[in-house]
Parts: sequence; structure tokens; C-alpha cells
Amino acid sequence: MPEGHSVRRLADAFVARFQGHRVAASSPQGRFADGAAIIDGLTLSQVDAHGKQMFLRFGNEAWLRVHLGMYGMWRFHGEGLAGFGRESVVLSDASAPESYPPAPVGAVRLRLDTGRNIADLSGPSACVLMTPPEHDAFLAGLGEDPLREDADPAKAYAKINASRMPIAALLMRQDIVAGIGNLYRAELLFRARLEPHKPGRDLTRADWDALWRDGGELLREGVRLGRIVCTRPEDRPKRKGPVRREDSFYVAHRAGLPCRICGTPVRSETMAGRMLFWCETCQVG
DNA sequence: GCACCATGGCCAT
DNA sequence: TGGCCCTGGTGCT
Repeated sequence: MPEGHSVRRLADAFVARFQGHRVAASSPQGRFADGAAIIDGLTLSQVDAHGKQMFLRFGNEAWLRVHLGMYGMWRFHGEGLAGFGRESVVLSDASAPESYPPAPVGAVRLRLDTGRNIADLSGPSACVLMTPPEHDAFLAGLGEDPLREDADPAKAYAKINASRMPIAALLMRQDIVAGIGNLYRAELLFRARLEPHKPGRDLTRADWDALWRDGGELLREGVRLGRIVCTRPEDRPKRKGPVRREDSFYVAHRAGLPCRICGTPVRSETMAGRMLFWCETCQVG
């Protein structure tokens, strides 16, 4: 269930438990047998998250690009992974010797095993090896990731401000902004009070700067919590403990329910194949 | 127990 | 525009 925050958490797990280790690579399901044979026995030398893409470098020459898509997940087994749980990171304590290595669950495209930790990848939309030049070229086509220190929001704004496409569609384009998915786009536009159909070219630089800043804050909060929470404390029911899922959004998945701010029923429609949610009373900017 | 849906994105048409 | 990848969660029975 990945937007950019989940991918960043997964990358953190790989840095903590796999980077610097030689890994045995295999493809229990068989569909990545050739690729696994190439990286088998190499050391995981670098881990990189960019938007919804994760890159793992093996040795010097092989980059593995993984995109989880809608169904993909990493399932980890092993020691010392507490704290990396939730969302697409599923953990099991396999520290008991007789339970290691555990049998693959489901169709595992790729298994990486350090001897102490195992990462099983299933259902990804992309699991491909790339040469360093291919990796560079791929990165060049990705948009700006608000979670990255090296991101340049001005580059994203230049593309947005040149387009007649609705801002709600532009926010989803990974070659413009990397890491925003359907939930964050709906919630960011609500929090910014922006009408989702507003053409990108009509967005002011001030509009964009505020959107970018808020996106970075929400994504970082998502990394911290391991889930997406977009409501401000004053806009959700007061209660102790973790924020409930149904209290986490202003408009996403709330079609027909009253807007938390004004009570108007939340609207929804399909835009470019994805469900868009918004409040027509609050979002008039 | 099961049908349906979903936080993506690619590709054929 | 729709199929597909092929998983987990949800809500119905």
C-alpha cells in the first residue's frame, strides 16, 4: 500500500539490516530466477528511495529497481526489525534457529537472505536489474520527491505552470512530483483549499510553495507513523491512542459523508482512472 | 468463506 | 479505456 512514505520506510529497513551484507538471492516463484542468479552472493552496497521507486545496488554494477505497484509487498523475517513494521513491511520473528529460513509465503518473486535477515518480495509491478547508465537515465525521468534533500520544487512548478491539465492530475504524475499517490493528492488539495480541476497553469507560485511544503510535512509524518494521517488534531474526534483510520482523512474515501469543516457531502469522480475526492464548498481556490 | 475493492502504472487497443 | 499484475483488508453472508 505504498505512497512515498512507505517506500522510504522500506529503504530505512534495508539500510539497517541488509546494507553492507552479502546476500543470497533466489526467486522461489521462479519469475526472477535469472536476475537473482546475477546478484546472488554480492554485497548490498547502496539503498535509495525516490518517490515510489526503491533502488538496491549490488556490488558496483547492478542496480535493482523495485516498484510495488498496488499489490506488491516486502515481507521481512529475522532479528532486529522491530520498529520497521506496519503497512507494506510485514515482520515475523524468526530468531529461533529451527524456524530459519522460513518457507516463502505466497508467490515470492525475490528472496534476499543475509543469514540473519530475510526480505521476501511478492507481487511487485517492477523488479528489474539495471546497469548504472540505465539507472541514471531512469532517475532523470523521475520528478521531485518532497522527502529528498536534493529535491527542487521549482523544477516541478515549471512543469505544472506550463500545463492545462487539472492540478489533481498533475500531482499524481511521477515525472513531476515523485511519491504522491491518490490519498495524498486528495488530502493535500483539501488542506490547500484548492479546486482539484484548476489547471496547473493557473496555480500561482505561492499556491505551489504552500502545497510543496505541506506535502513534505505530511509525507514526513507518514514516514514517522508508518501510515497516512492527514487530519489536523482540531479537525478530528478527540480520543486517546493512535488516530483511527476513519479519522485520518478529510475527503479520501469519504464520498457522500459530510465535510469535516463545513458539512457539505464530499464529492467524488473518476479522474484519469483514479477516484478523486473533494469538497466543493471548501475547495474553491 | 467469499466477493469485491484498493494508496500504481504499464501496455494493448 | 480497460486488462493486467495477483496481495491484503473489508464487509457481506
